Amino acid sequence: MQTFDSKRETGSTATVVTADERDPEFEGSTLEAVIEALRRRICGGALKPGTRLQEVALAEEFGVSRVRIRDALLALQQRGLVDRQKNRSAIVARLDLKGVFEILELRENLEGLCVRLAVENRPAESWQYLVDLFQGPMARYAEENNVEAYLVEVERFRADLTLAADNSILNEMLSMLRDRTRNIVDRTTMLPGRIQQGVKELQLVVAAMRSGDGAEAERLRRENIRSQRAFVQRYQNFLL
Amino acid sequence: MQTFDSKRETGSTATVVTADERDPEFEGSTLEAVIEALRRRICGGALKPGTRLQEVALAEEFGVSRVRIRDALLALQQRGLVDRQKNRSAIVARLDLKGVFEILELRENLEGLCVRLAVENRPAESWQYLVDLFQGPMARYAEENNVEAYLVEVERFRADLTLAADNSILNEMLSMLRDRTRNIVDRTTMLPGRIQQGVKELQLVVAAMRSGDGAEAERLRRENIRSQRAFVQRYQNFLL
DNA sequence: GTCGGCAATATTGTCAACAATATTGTCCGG
DNA sequence: CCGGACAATATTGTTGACAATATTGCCGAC
Repeated sequence: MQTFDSKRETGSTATVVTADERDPEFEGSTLEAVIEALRRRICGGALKPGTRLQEVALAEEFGVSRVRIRDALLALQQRGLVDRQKNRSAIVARLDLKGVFEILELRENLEGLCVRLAVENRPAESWQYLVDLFQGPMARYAEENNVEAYLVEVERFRADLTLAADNSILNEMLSMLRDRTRNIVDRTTMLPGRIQQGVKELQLVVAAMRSGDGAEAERLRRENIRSQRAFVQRYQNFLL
Repeated sequence: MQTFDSKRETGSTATVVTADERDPEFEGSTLEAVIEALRRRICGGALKPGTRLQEVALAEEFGVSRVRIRDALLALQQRGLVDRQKNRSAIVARLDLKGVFEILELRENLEGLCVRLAVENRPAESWQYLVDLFQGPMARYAEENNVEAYLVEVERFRADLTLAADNSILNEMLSMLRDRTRNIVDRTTMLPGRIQQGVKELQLVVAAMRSGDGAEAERLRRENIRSQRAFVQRYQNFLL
């Protein structure tokens, strides 16, 4: 059983802000820090799609000026995480089913490319730790349905791949795509049987990596994403 | 403490800007319009990489406030077209050879995906006009080395494909990637033999599209991009 | 003459007040 | 009781002035 850490539920209206609610951590923070903080909240599910993001409330909460919040919201809009209209509060972007499939279609390609590039850039032996990881701890997590630990390791797995792929723009795009579907994909992992199948598929991927077969690793990774998509399709009512 | 004399020209702000260099076209334009205008200038080569983009100068030129320029520059930074550092002027982003290859690697995948999705979404007969285009006018442009007309048509070809692919996020990403390499890729077309080879390759692509073979069209389009990359590699000293 | 420091200038970053607009609440007639 | 017009409030958009910082030009020591 897994519980996402239930942060303070700001709910719909946190208009009246007393000094207690100010988060001193971001006092006078840089723009990037604010962007990153908001990004985390949105991707982590603390701010649900449709939530109004009011500039003054956020400004007081973060202890920064309103313009900085405005800039952050603009950046997040470019990133696709929030929607903005003139003279209306920004809201956390909603993602319909078509959007999810569009992103998964892209991720199928790009995650595949990512793993192939990683294999091409590193000696095959260097992937042994992933074989061990997926046959040891990860298999155990799957048995125990330990979704949280599984997700943490998968995240590191992906981070290692993007690092090895050594393509900053691919990196950036994958980061964006993952952000926009993180909620849904993470919940997919909790579906019955998904985590076990996921581990099985990724075991094949890392095996191909270990043997230095980039093309095969790419094919298997794409298959892995397609399998994810099948789960989303099947359980769409539950996920959205 | 300064006195506010009550000038309430709400409709028309009587700014004391010399009218010489102002471009009245953008007077009071929306943020998106400013972003688009700057984007065009950068992609079109009017603003070369490394050019300083000073906020006040741009603000006066476009006849908009400085904050709007700031917002536009922030958006273009997210898009990868400009670089910004704290307390320094934004500059048009420089792209090194590695960056070009990174982008071409991505484009190889995504343009391929794009053409495959387009084929899957439309009846094969609907592509007849492309067969005609590439065997008629485009072949002529190649013979005459009419690079300009060729580029215009290729641009429309790409626009049609992205429209048919019907994946807004893919659209957005391809648009971004094309923007960042437009200068270099356009110049590639002028290299000896490139335009003829390009037409030949694209003739094969549209033939596959016309026969409804999405997978083959994808493969051929990827080959086409790889061929572009080979030209860039070969003539890198001239191009950069 | 050249280099390093120092003042002068130019440019971006920040802030608070104000304007424009949307949202909410209220009142009245049906 | 309901709906629509209208006022009150809340929220975003814009402006200009000011502060912080980088760049440039200058001067003197060596």
